[in-house]
Amino acid sequence: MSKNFYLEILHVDKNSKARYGILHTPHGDVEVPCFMPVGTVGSVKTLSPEEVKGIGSGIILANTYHLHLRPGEDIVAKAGGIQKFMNYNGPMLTDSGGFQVFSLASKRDIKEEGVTFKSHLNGDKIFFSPEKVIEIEEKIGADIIMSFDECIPYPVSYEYAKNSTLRTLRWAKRGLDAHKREDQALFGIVQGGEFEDLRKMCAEELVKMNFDGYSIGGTSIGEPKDVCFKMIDMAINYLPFEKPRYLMGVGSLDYILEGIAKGVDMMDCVLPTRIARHGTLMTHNGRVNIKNEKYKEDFTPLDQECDCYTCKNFTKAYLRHLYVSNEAFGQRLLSIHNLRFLISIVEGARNAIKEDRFNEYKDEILKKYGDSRGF
RNA sequence: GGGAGGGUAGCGAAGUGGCUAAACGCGGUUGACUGUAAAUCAAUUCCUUCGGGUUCGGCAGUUCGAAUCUGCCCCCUCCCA
Repeated sequence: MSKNFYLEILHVDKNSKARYGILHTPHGDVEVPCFMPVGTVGSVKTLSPEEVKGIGSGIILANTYHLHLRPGEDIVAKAGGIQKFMNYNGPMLTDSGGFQVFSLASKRDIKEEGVTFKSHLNGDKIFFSPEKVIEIEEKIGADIIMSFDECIPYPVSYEYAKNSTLRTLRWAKRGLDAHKREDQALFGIVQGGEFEDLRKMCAEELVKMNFDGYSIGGTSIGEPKDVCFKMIDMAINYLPFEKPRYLMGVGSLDYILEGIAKGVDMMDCVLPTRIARHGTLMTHNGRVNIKNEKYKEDFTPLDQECDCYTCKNFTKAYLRHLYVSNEAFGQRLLSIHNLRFLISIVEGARNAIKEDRFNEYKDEILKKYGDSRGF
């Protein structure tokens, strides 16, 4: 159990389960609920640490599988840990590689002992056991580290979900036993697919093990929205009030706000940065594809209501030009905007919780932006 | 003046009698993306009132059938004088 890590819950919304608080970590405090940008290989793609911080993000992610492959955890450790390595002086979290068990399904083999991956870079055989993952994460040195799990695909049979979830629980225990560093918080991950009894069982068993925080996994991997929302409930109902709750892989407005309403404290997603690089922006006027011809001579800002560097300084015509010309600067400006947009919405959510008007805030935002086009 | 090669959709470039409205690449347009194998992927790109119409430098032929074969003409590139 980490000594420098705890969640201070300062207010619970009177009309929902949304809560506002401060997550204390060895690398600083973070207001929650929060959205965490993803920096898989030790970089939020295209952005500098200063830019990421300037956008208002509290925690950023890195990935155990990817850093293990390149440059290798020993290099990161020699550099003095991930924060020093990438010159990011703030809280960080490493995902365990459990998502890669899902996303690299064609390149891995799951056994009780662990997972054998065929490196997506050069085909090397990589073996990840729960203990090995913790060892790597301790060398990487993030403030929050995740247990090794299997992110269960959707849909899957009850039998598959049950076997996988029980194994993930055994892995969680093995990881917990292997975890030595006291300055790192270790989170357990609730799996169970779409099955209520499995989610409940998984959550309860993890809670018995007493992790520093709990995350809800196996979400936003292609399942219908209502299924995802149910999965959140199925898990969160059995999680302790005082520990942080992290909803994994969620990055569109409707999912983020629903998660917050259900009492989630942390969320992460590649969506804002990835779609920005691909030319799609989240704005106060809805979804924008900046490559569209109609913006060719549009000399207005991307989003009049946005306070980001991009919107304060550049026009849609210029952003389109940069995108179409495949300029790195364009990807950076668009990433800055999407992250700032999402984080500002979450800031608004925190303020609304403090004033007991979260439901109104959520409805207002969803009515305005969360239409069928979604984010 | 002599010799050689070549003109195919916005561009480059395959195709050398029917399976060809014509491969492929680029460019253009549109869409997708949710714990990052993602500066990626997908669709579409002659016209159309969706029945069809008009194409492979031009014209005239051969043939049941031509981008593909023949004749003449126009244009481009290179070499020699």
